[in-house]
Amino acid sequence: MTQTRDSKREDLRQRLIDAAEAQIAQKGLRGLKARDVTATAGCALGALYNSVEDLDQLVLLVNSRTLSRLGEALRAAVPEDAPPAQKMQALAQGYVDFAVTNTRLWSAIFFHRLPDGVDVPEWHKKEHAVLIEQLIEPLSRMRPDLGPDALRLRAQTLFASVHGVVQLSFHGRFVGTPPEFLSSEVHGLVEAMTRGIHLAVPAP
Amino acid sequence: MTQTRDSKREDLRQRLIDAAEAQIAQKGLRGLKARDVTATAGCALGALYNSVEDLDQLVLLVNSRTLSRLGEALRAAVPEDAPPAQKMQALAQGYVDFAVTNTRLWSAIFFHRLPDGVDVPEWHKKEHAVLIEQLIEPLSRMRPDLGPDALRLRAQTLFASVHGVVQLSFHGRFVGTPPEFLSSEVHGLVEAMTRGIHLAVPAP
DNA sequence: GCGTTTTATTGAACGCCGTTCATATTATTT
DNA sequence: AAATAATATGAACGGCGTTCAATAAAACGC
Repeated sequence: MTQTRDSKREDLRQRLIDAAEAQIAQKGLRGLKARDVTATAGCALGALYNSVEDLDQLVLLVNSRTLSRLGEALRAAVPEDAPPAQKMQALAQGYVDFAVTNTRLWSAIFFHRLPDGVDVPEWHKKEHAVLIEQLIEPLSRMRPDLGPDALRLRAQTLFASVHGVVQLSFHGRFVGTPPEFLSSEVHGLVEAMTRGIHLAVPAP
Repeated sequence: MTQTRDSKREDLRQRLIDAAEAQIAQKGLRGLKARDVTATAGCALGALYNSVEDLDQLVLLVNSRTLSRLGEALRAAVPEDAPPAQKMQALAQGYVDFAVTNTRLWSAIFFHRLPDGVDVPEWHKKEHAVLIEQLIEPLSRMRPDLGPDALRLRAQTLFASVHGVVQLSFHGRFVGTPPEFLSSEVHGLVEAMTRGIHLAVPAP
C-alpha cells in the first residue's frame, strides 16, 4: 500500500495550511507562529519542516488558496452577456466585497514579503493572474484596437488603481477612503477609467 | 547646565533614527534589528528603550521622516501657475520618482504594520496628509462645485489609485506594471481620472 | 511474515531576536 | 562635596524559527 504515506503527507500539509489560514484570518500575518500552527494542525513542531520549506512558504500556500477563492469570487461576480462597462463595475465591486469579507487573508496576499534577496517562486506569481483575468474580455471589447500586450498592461493598471483605493481604505493612515464611501468611490474610479480608457494616450 | 542632558538625549534619538533609516534603506523593514541599530548608533542595546518605546515606534519615526521628505519632494514637483491638469501630472510624476529613488523607505511607510490591536498614534496619522495636500488646490480648480469634504475624498481616491499602480509595479507579483511603463501608465491614469473627474457621479 | 532500508515524527536544543532589569555611571541639585 | 536623579550598560529572559539526533513507522525484497 504505497498510498498511505503519500496521502498522509498530503493530509498533514493540508492541515498545516488550514491552521495557518485560520491563524492569519484571526490574528493577521504577524500573529502566525510555527508552534501555534503545528499545535492546531496536530503534529510536532519539527513536522512542519517536513511538509513545508519554512513559514514563508506556508504563507505562500495560504495566499495561493486565497487567490484561488478570490478567482472564484470574481468569476461569479461578472454577469454574462452584460455590456463591458457593467462587467467592469461588477468585477470592481466583487473585489471590494472579497476584501471586505476576507480582510486579513486578502491583506496577507499583498503584505507578505520574503526576506530580502529571496524572490517569489514562479508558480505562485502566475496565480496572481486571477486578479486581472476577468478584466481582459470586457476591456478588449472596449478597446478592440489594442493588442494582447497593451491590453494586459491596461488591465493591470486598472486593477492596480482599484486595488490601491481598497488597500488604503483598509490600511491607510489618515489618507484613505472611509469605508462607507469605498464602494461609490471605486465605482466612480472605474467609471472614469473606462470612460478615459477610450481616449487616454500614454506619454512617450 | 540643563542643556547637556536634553541635547544628548535628542542626539542619541536622532542617531538611532539615522541608523534605523539606513538599515531599512539597505535591507528593508525585515532587516531592521535592534542590535544592528544600536551598534551603528553607538550605544548599548538597552539604550534603545530609553530613547524609544520599541522597534515599532522607531519605524514610525523613520516613516515620519520619510513622509516629511516626500512632502518636500511633492511641493518641489508642482509648478507654480500651471494649469491644474499639469500640476496633477507633475505631482503624480513626483510621487513615482520618489518611490523609484527611495523604494525601501517608501515601502516602509505602507508595509509596516503594528501588532494586531495596537493602532497608529494620531500624530503619525496626521503626517500622512502630505500625500494629498498638494492635490487639493488643482483639484478644487477643476471641481469648484465640490465642498471641502468631497474634495478631500476625491483627492484621496486619486492618490490611492496612483499609489496602487506604483505599489503593484514594485511589489506586485506577476500582476504589476513593468517599470518601463510605470510613468506612462500613471500619466494615462491621471489623465483619465482628471478627465473623468468632471463627470463621475458617485453611486448611492 | 521478517529483516532491511527508506522515510517520517518527535521534541529537545540552537541561535537569534526584542525586551527587561539590576547595576554602574554620569549629570544635576542642594 | 554629598545626595539625588537620570541615564547607560550588557547580561539575562522568554519567545521565536529552524535544525537535528533519536525514535517510530512504513515500504520493500525475500
